[in-house]
Amino acid sequence: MTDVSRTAISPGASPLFLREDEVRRGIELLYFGYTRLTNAIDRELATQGLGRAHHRALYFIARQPGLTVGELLKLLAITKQSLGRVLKELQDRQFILTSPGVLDRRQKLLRLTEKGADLEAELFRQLRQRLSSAYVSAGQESVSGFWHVLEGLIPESDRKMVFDLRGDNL
Amino acid sequence: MTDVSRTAISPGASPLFLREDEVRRGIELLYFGYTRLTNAIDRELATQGLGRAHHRALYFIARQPGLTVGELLKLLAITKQSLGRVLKELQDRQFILTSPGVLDRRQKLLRLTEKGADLEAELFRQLRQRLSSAYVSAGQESVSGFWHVLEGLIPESDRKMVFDLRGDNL
DNA sequence: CAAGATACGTCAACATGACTGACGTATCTC
DNA sequence: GAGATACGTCAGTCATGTTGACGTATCTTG
Repeated sequence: MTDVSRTAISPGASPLFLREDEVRRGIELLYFGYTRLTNAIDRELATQGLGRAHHRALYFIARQPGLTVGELLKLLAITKQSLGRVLKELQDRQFILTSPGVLDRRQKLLRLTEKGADLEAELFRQLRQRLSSAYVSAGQESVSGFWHVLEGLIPESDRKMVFDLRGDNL
Repeated sequence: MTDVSRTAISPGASPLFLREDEVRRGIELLYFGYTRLTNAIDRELATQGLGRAHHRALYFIARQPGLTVGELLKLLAITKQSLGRVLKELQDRQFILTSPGVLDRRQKLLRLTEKGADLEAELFRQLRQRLSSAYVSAGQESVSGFWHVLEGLIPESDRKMVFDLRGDNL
């Protein structure tokens, strides 16, 4: 199996010829890389009595201030009941605040309070430390490869949503 | 801000100079890439009445037949009580079988049954489809970048464990 | 060989974060 | 004015993790 499949991974080759080993390596690195990165902020979250679900909401609200509940639901791909609980807790504890939509008053626009922004910034700082050090040790060329492969893992139908997060508030 | 920070990402530069935007892009792609990849097998798992936890166990047992319970615990980084429930279900439903350790009879060696191997192969096939197509569309150079960055996300103390998964049964 | 460490199992209670299903209200659109 | 939409909420359930305590078989070491 070795020779044929080893050469078959070049761009354009049929996916069917990819070596099992290379795929397993990707699965494992993705699993460990992702879990270890998220582990980095668990302690900080725990001291605030919050969980990962709260962080995800906080993160996207920080990323797109004025986000609606519906938009956040699409990003998180969970039910409104699940999200409702998380948002209620974040609001009760004054990490976020809401305002009625301007164009459509049925909508609820989500923003971070100063307290929420402080927390998100601290969590982001810790994620940045980890990710920056991985970027630096791998080099810029590796970073763009990293991005390209991950983009390819996102189904076509979701890509616009993900790409739209970028660049509109930085 | 653009020029200085854009050049500061080269290997060896201080992580402090990384642009926030590049870090957020990595966080988001990692989140969406990872969740969408795992989504790929949820339907198949559901038809078997199994969850993600079962798949993770199945995966590592397939990867390293004869793995001990203790080794699997380290890989999964969960408590023995949590793992115990998962392994019991997998064993009851004849996806795995166990044998006493050869050198140390306190250990329990884990293997897939034929039924378990069939299921793991089918799940792997679906993951491979997704990952292969991402690899192919990104190109081989991107794939090694992808690997390098992810390796950098894994703490030094865990790296040996992850690397040791490779190459000993393929 | 006895004492202690180790590998594994198990009982019980609980937390988190997801789910389904049903129903309510305000607001927008046609 | 009728229907669709955005959001909220009550209630019950499930999957997967946690802590703490305790039991047994087996290995290791003084």
